[in-house]
Amino acid sequence: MKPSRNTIAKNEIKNLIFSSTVALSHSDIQKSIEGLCDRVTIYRVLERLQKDGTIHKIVNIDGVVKYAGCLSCEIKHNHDHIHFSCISCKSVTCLEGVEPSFKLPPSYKVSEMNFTLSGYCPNCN
Amino acid sequence: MKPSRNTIAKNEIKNLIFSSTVALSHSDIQKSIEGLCDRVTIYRVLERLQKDGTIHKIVNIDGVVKYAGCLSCEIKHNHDHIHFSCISCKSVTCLEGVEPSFKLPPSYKVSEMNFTLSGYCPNCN
DNA sequence: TTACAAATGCAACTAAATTGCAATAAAAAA
DNA sequence: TTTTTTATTGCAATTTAGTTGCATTTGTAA
Repeated sequence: MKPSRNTIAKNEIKNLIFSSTVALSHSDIQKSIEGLCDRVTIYRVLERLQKDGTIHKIVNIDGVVKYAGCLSCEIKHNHDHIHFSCISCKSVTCLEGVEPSFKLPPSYKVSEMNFTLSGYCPNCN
Repeated sequence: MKPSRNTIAKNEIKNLIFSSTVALSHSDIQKSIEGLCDRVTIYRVLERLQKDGTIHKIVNIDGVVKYAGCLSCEIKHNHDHIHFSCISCKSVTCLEGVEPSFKLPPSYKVSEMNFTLSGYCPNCN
């Protein structure tokens, strides 16, 4: 597959996400780039970056959708890690390297997983 | 804490959720009760049942919010089980008894967990 | 430099959820 | 039983998140 085009919006949004220690929502990004591009473009850029495998999407316990950079994905594309959602500062962080284990009845065929813990992050604890 | 009031809407919605093998969304419920009460009331009843500890809320990987009865909660209130989301029939099921294990840095304080696997359920596999 | 498809902006639209407020009804008190 | 209190409900309006169509613009490969 050919890569998506390099545009100002794409680069700016990508940089934003990668320079952040926490996952960002659409509205977080919108506030940060302040009129650089249309809201619809942000949605489309996020979709594109996701398809490229540059970022990944996280659906939080409260239903808020956030995006984070794929750090460990350069070696092996793997999103099967835990996300931590702080109920105090609302930050969502990827806990790279923390892989959960579980036993499942063999009749289920798993293709994706979403594991989010919520509580207090180190800053708010 | 005093329990919430017994109303027709509350009982009907509660029965619906408990007679279903899969988790139900707001619109699933709305279709089923067909004009028994306002859509806003459904939202409020769901919120109430959740506070009472009668049902629990599941946010699916695709962002759809669903509700399921608390079956095992009579003995010990525990929502730390896995949910399975079928990408074919869109059903969301609680896998009671399947408890995941994981290691976390001690600086995090966990209070809730949301673990959803997606793939093909036994019916669609 | 050109040509073509991808990306963008804009406006309109859909769906999900929330809020305020007056009317109604459950259940406790008289 | 009747009265009183206050939770619950309906309705209308609003907010928020996300999507779609289409004309215009802009990367980038030829």
